[in-house]
Amino acid sequence: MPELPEIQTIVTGLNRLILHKTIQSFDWNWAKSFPNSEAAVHSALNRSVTGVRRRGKAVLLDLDNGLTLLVHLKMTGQLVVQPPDEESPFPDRSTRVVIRFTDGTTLYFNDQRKFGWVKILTKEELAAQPFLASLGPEPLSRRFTGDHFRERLLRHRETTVKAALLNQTVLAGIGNIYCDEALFLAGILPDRKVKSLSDQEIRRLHRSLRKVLRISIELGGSTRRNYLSAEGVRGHYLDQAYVYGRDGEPCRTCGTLIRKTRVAGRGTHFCPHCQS
DNA sequence: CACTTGACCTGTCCGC
DNA sequence: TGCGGACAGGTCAAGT
Repeated sequence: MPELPEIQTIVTGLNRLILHKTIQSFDWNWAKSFPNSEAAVHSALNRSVTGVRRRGKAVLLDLDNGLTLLVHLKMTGQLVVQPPDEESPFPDRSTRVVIRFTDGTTLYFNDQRKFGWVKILTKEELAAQPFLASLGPEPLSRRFTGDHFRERLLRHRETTVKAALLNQTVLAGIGNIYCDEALFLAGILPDRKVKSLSDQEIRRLHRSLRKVLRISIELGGSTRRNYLSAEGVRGHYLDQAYVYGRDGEPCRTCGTLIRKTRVAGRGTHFCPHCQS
């Protein structure tokens, strides 16, 4: 799923639906989706959720004894909540982990492709997760200024701007969809080398990244196939996307047909007229 | 260092 | 209708 706007939408929903609820049980049917020792599982039982956070594309559920459930949804993960006594389409064939709360609420971790996982970690283990420790800045934070972005980006002068934006150590939370969308808004071709970008283009890209992410959060994120919010609702960003998933369709700005190529090993969408 | 490829998995879609 | 191949929101390891 799930890039920054989708994860943010899930976190907002989880804070509404499972805050302060107490974990009664864990069930799982695929070990790699839930790589935790019996002792770790035991230490999380009967603990309550004190807060749900996002860092990059990761979801963090903090418990009242200092443990954290770290969740990564990778390509097809979902975190969906079934409130007590409500109908729900879950569990389904893709359900890997089921977390029941004492009030009857159920949280399902579904993941068609089984790339994602739910890890129970102590504070020390959490801090030692290499993936989290090396994450770049949050693009929507106050600290993420144009100068800050420029400095981080220029550490990768020899690579393509697409590869740099997908690199989670440059900035956190951008994936294939919002990368292509922000590059369109900034008028920059995805295969440009970072070192070829002018200061003005970098400033435009900085503004475009933040704009695209904010618009998507307002629209509940993007549902290509699997993504659902914690409430089980699809996102609608792709209904109005500039280029992602629109190859062969006319550019909304100039009418030129959107093209799809491969850059940095990923399907890449762009307008050959608006981007240069 | 930086790029590409393959691996991890399942499901869908497209062409023959 | 069936079958093979390509491809899909992400990351990591290994090779060049």
